[in-house]
Amino acid sequence: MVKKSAEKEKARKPNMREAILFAAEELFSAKGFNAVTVRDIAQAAGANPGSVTYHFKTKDELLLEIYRRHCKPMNLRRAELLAAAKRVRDLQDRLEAIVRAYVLPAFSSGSDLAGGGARFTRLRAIMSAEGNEVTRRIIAQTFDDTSHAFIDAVHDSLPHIPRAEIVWRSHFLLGALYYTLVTPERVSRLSRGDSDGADAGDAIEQLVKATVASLQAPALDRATPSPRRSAPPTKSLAGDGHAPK
Amino acid sequence: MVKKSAEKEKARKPNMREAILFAAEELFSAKGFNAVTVRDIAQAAGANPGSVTYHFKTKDELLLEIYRRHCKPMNLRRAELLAAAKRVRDLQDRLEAIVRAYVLPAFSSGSDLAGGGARFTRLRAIMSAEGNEVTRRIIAQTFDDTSHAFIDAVHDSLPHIPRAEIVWRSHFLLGALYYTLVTPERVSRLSRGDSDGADAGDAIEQLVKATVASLQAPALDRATPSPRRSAPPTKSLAGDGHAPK
DNA sequence: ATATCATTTGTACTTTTGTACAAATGATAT
DNA sequence: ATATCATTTGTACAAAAGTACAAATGATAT
Repeated sequence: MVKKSAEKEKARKPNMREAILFAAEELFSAKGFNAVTVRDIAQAAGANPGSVTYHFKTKDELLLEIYRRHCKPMNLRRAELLAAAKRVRDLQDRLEAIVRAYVLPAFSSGSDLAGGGARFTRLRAIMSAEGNEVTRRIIAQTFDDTSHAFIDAVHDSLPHIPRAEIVWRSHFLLGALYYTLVTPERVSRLSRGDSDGADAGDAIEQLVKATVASLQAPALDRATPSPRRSAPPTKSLAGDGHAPK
Repeated sequence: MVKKSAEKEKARKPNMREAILFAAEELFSAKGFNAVTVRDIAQAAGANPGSVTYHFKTKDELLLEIYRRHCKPMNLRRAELLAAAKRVRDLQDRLEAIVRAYVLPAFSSGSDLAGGGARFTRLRAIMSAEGNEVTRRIIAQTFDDTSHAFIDAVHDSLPHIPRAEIVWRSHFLLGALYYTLVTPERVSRLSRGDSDGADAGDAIEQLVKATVASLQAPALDRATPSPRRSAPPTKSLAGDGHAPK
């Protein structure tokens, strides 16, 4: 092994494989999977359609590779932030930190290219909307652990809310997050220019604030007829048994 | 007179145009626009592909026709409910009624077939995610008025919150609504069976509750026009970069 | 019944799609 | 240089797409 040859190898070519991955991610996250052709991707990457087949046998495999690229780093980042958030003493601050730990990596994963986190999250949003069969499995497999960790952390901060309600509200958070990344211009339009929906900083702050408030809302709790009763909610709802499917 | 035979014939082939519309709506709202072929639609409707071309010149036109079907009734329903909500005296109740007026028609429009409202809303969610050019215009044209009316009504109930922030939170509501209709099974999965994400009644109640709470959250507070500061101490983590007011 | 109209059917045409594959190209090691 | 390997290119092909259109069918009015 010669060092120089290794260095040369790095600078040797602009790495077409990466260019294709990047172009595919951009196109998929903008137009969905079915609306983008292999030829579109090749052209955007400055490559030949045959090169796409060479590096990633099929279009499905290309999509999967994009997911493999992003899932682990994003979840790692979330786990780090969540661990830090759990150590926050003040309960209110802790809840906000937990939510932020969930939201922040979705907008910008540190390791990747500029805007990589937001782009990948938008991709997930679109794939989830399209009901893409290829990604549904990997999404559930990769992100459910993270989601459970997040939900449990919130539940620890708000033990009086049944876990199922926290699930609902976390679900709403993810939906809001997705929609903001998919249609930011709607915010700009409806606010008549007072807000920029594409401003990630603003979006994060607004999302965190709104989500913390929604999480803190009293439980729905249909079992109790009187709203002024401050009795603890029924424990049976938050059972820890796992239901077989 | 051959009324009898005519009736029998009609009962056998009850308006193919409607059947095609229904099949198309179902398929589009399940798999998106690009993943569904004209042949898929024809087969689901028990029709010949040529019949689709006959009734709706193109695939785009078919999609547009679906929108024309639903937009007006749904917005009418929303306007009715909103007008009624505005007359509620109690401020807290009024806010909840307003949110409910926005959410309810999205789950079930009264005039249509069973589940028609939810199906059409899911369709809008997917089209919005796919960035469908055909529907983008009609969506903005048809729903922006309703959205503005809703936002203004909320703003009247919460005058101390800047309108732009209400826009953000309404946007989150719509995102949460969309996502719940698109991926209800995720709620069931993460709640380990304690909740059924596909239960429209539960979804509505959870969504209304969470949204009311998020709307009532104190303003994020950049250069705010309202000098009132009786809210709990706000976090200064949020870096306020710009004030375009 | 016959004529007239609306609808349905069958088929075919033109593009576009994903993917395969042989040849061309370029780099590295010997 | 020559051989070996990885990559890129060009092309082709079978399948699937949207849509057009003539013929067949069915219903209604006269």
